[in-house]
Order: sequence, then structure tokens, then C-alpha cells
Amino acid sequence: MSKAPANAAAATYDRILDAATEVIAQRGYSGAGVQEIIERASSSKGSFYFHFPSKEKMVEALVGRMSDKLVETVQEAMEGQPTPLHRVAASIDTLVSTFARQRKVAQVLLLNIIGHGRETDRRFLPMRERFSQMIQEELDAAVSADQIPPQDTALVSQMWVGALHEVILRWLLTGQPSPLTNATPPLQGALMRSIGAEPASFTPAIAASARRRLS
Amino acid sequence: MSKAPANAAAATYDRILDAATEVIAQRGYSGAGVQEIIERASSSKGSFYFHFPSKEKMVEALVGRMSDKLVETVQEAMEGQPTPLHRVAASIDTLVSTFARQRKVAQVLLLNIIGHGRETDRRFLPMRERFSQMIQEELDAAVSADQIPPQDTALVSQMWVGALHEVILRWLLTGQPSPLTNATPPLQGALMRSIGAEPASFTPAIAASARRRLS
DNA sequence: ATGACTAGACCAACCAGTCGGTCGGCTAGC
DNA sequence: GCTAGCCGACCGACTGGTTGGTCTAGTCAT
Repeated sequence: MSKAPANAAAATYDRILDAATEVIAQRGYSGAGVQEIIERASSSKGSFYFHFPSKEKMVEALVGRMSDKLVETVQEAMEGQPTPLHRVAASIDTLVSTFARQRKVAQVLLLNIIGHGRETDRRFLPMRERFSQMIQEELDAAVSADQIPPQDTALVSQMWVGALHEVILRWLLTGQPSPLTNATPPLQGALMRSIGAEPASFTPAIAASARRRLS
Repeated sequence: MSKAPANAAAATYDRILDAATEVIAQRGYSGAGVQEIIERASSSKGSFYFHFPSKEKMVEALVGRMSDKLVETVQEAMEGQPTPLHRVAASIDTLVSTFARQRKVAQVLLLNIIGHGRETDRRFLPMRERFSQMIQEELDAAVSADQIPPQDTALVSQMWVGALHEVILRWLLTGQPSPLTNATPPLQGALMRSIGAEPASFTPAIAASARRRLS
């Protein structure tokens, strides 16, 4: 009820972050000028530097907000699942469908915050690691529960994140598959097979709880 | 014999590209200034803009040169292999060991030429597609030869490229695994399993022919 | 002398960040 | 309940430095 339509009456701080999301998604990290961001946020230079000490810190805040939300969404989706493998399947399904719904988040998180010099890359690395660690924890649990054979779960979870990343990235740049969620079943199948699990049994009936929020 | 040590007496054109490789690997696409590139190449602005119409075209030429060499190396490694699955295994092994040997190439090709605005990203997409297409061709052949069951080879080859990409990227940013080639066996294992093939039989004794050139 | 090639001063555009100042609401003192 | 003054939020002209790209004046091999 108190929520304003879109972001018209939102606090300046959030309006700037929202505008930054769009500009960065469009022009890339270094192509996004403070000028354009504040114009799109109907704000001003002074306001920008009142809320953020620098452009860089602002992007850090933005990426933090995004990845926090994403982690929260994914963890929520995993909660109701009975076994570790059900949980990883649910997390993948949620990740794909969330990115499919929020192109700009995918664009920024997967594409535009890497490749801008060693320091910047290293700063955003921990954020990317969060997801492979989440997956690794479940894979380790699956090994302990004898659901899958022992293996290099650290490497495999990295590979999974990379595989997801690439499929989503192609979708961002080419629009295929359309819709992105068409890729989920074969994706799940190949990933499950790669760890020596039966593919079919984990795909159906998941992520029903995740098809709600939109933010 | 006519090859000069390093790049001391190379043609200006190549010296500029070599210098650009280093600067871009260090500072990223947009952080790499023409000034620093020509300084490192012991050249001048005039020379730079005589050989290239713009900074952007120069990077295009650089990426083209890099990926041509890489494709050539990989295809060479695949030539002597008996079956499609041997060929994909060889290509992955070659890709990993080549990137391990040439950090800067990996840095530029995998990290620093993406995320700089929709247009730039789209321009470099074909280059990235070459590798997944190479893999897909072999996977299709493997399906035809009944080495593996029928499946979405286009998607799987994308996933493979993504998995490789991610593992190499982590190595670039964290240094682990050290050496990178330690990751090859489990990598091959998981990838082979993901398409429903026996992992063990393709990993050994491959890519002996590829351990030569260095460029 | 000619034309491929190199040198580096120069320029306009742009950029992140600064600074003096405005505005509206809140509180203190009376 | 009125006003003086304070403060957090906000504004936008301005600055100093950097950037990609241009231009003219060369050099040097043929």
C-alpha cells in the first residue's frame, strides 16, 4: 500500500542505485557515467556524492544489494527440499528463473562487473564465490549421504556455476533459448549426470515456492 | 633464425599488438590507454593511428589474431585422434594447457573483452562461439557414432565452454589450482560423465602432440 | 624525389569529484 | 506559538586531469 509505482517516490539513495543498474546494464561498468546515472535518477551530482563517497563504492553497494537479494531468494527456495540433491536442483532452477525475470540483474552481475583491471576483479570475486560455495556445501552433503560418489566437489561446483553463467550469458546476448527457462531441464540433466546422479528424479515439482517475489 | 628475441626487432604493427596484450591484461579494456600502449611498444601516437583506424579496431585485430592462433592450436591437437570423444578430450586438454602457458591470452580473451556495453559484447560473441561450435561438432559426431546417447549437444557444448571458462578464470584471479593443469583430469571426468560417457578411457595419453609450440 | 612510416605537440570532449550554496523541516528558547 | 537557528538532504556550476584522435613536420629506404 505504501509502495509507490515503480520507483517514483522511492528514496534518492535507492533511485540512484536503480538508475545505476540500468545504465551499467546498458553501457558497462566504465561506460556508465555519473552524469547519466543522476539524470536518469532525476537527481544531482551533489546528491550522488552525498550518498556515496565515490562511483566505485556506489557500484559495490549496488552489487552487494543485488547479490544479497539473490542469495536470499535461492536459500528460500532450498529450504523446503528433502535431500541435498533436491536442494541443488532447486537452487539451479531458482537461479535460472530469477535471471530470466530480471535481465538487468543478470547483465550487471554476470557480465558487466568483470574485466576492469585486476583490483576491481578481485574485489567482486567473493560475491561470485558465494554461489559456488552454496552449491559445494550441498554436494558435500550429498556425498556424505551417499547420494553421489566422492569427488572434487569444489571443482565441480565451480564448473556448474560456469556452465550456468555461460548459458545465461548467451541468452543475454542472443536471446536464445527463448524463454531462458526452456534450458532448465537439459541443464539440470547434464549437471546431475556430471556428478553421477540420476537426472530424472530431481527435476519435477520443484521451486513452486520461488515463483512469487519480484522485487 | 630470423625470429628476433622477444619482440625487440619485430614490426611496429606486431609490437603494438604485443604491448596492447600486456596493457589490456593488466588494466582491462577501457583502462588500457593508447598512451601507455605506445610507450610500452616504444612507438608513437602517429604510428599507432597509421596502423589502426581506432583503438577499438586495434583490439578487434588483437582478439582476432589471438583466437585464430588458439583455434589453430586446438585443431592441430585434435587431428591425430581416433574418435570424436578422443578429439573433444584432446581439445579440452589443449585449451587448458595453452591458457596455463599463456596467462595474458587467457586474461584478455576470457576476462577483459567482455562487459563493455552491448555493442562491444556482441562484436566479440562470434569469437567465443567458435569454441563451443567446435565442441558441438564433435559431440554430434559422437552421437552419430553411438559413442554417447542423443542429447542437446548445442546446450551441452555451451555448458562445457562455460565450465572451462570459470575454472580458468578462478585460476587467473586466485592462482588456484596450481598448476592449472592439475584441474584437467577431474574436469575431463565430470565433463565426460555429463554426456553419459565413460570418463576414464579418454583422459590418458592425449595431447602429446600439442606440447610444443609457444608462439 | 617519392611515399611508407614515425614522431610528438596539440585539441576537443569527457570524466569523477568538489564546493559554495539552497531549501524545508525540526527544535529550543522564550 | 512564534521565531532563530541548525542540520540533513540536495543542487549544479566548476575544475583539473585524462582520453582518443588529428595534424604537421619530419626521416629514411628506394
